[in-house]
Amino acid sequence: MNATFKGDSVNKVDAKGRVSIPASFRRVLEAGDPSWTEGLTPNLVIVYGDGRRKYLEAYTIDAMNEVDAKIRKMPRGSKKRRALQRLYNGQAYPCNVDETGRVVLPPRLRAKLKIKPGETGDAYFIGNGDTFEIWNKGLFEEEAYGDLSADEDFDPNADPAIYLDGEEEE
Amino acid sequence: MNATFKGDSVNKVDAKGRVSIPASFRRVLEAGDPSWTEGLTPNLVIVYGDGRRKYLEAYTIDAMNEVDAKIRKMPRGSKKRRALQRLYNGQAYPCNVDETGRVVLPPRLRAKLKIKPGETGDAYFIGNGDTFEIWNKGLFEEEAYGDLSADEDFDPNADPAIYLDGEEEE
DNA sequence: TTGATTTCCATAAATTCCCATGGCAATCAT
DNA sequence: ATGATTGCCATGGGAATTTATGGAAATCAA
Repeated sequence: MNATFKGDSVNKVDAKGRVSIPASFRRVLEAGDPSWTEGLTPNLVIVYGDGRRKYLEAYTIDAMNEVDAKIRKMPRGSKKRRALQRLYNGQAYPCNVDETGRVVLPPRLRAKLKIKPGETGDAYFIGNGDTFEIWNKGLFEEEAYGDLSADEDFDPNADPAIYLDGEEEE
Repeated sequence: MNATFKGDSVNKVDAKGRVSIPASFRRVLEAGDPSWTEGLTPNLVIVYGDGRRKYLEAYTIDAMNEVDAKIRKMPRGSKKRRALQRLYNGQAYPCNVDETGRVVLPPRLRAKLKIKPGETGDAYFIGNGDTFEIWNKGLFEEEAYGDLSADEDFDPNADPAIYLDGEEEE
């Protein structure tokens, strides 16, 4: 098992689209980049997807290679394979952390965070195992609570820990 | 079965967020960290959660791995799984006890203990089986009595031992 | 050439590292 | 036994780094 992304934090996106990657996440990116070595800055891939996806998802190089390997095992030309390729190959932005620990998000990606070109905003970073997500801060909060409310068997106001030992699936 | 956290104590949080982990808890953390060996300092994960959670919960590496394993068994993309991942991956702080037996709590975690940045305070540690909790001292006292009273089927004034042989859970 | 994108430099605040101290408890030698 | 000794525990302080963030200058692209 690899090092994983844990923890969350809010960082500013400036008018040029620059945003600091939380320092602890940088360590994981470094560990997950085969070409990285002390003194260099790590590479990563940020998947932005289409309109349905409301957040950015960042992959280490290793994690993205795993995804690619899975895709290659699928039947060439199948609908599923095509959809996955579009998402992970087409709607993904490979980049590199700069010397000061930042990446620049092109307008396309900033739009996901609801940040207009030339303006500044807050990005909410949250670790999620072998990837991390970047959200518009307010939107994340809505998704986490409000949005889910009227669900069968899921209480958005409960402490999620109660589901740990419940029925194995929903 | 593993060694468990037993006992409680109050330690000071200094202006930098440093706080000593009770020595007996450190022994348990060491035992529960597969990568630990004599001479090293143990790792742990402190789950802080969102606003609903009023205390910090510290896990040994082993205990956290068990949690992760349970989560992985749940259907990918289910709401429960996402909620659990958010809690245990996102709202959790992996750290390491330092040479002097302390950890430093980032502002985010200090806030749970009602300690403002740059100020000092008291942290109440209490063992809880395979995890231990860290509370704001005063808040723990309130919760320990007040909170529970509203539950039928539970008498806050009774000796809890009477529940030992009752139904296994509620 | 004009707006956009990189590079490079700057800085305040937060965090880490290293060293220091008082107290209590277990050990020991007379 | 008893005062001295050793050792771990909780806690404190300062210096050295690292972070997150801002802005100016240099480079690019159409």
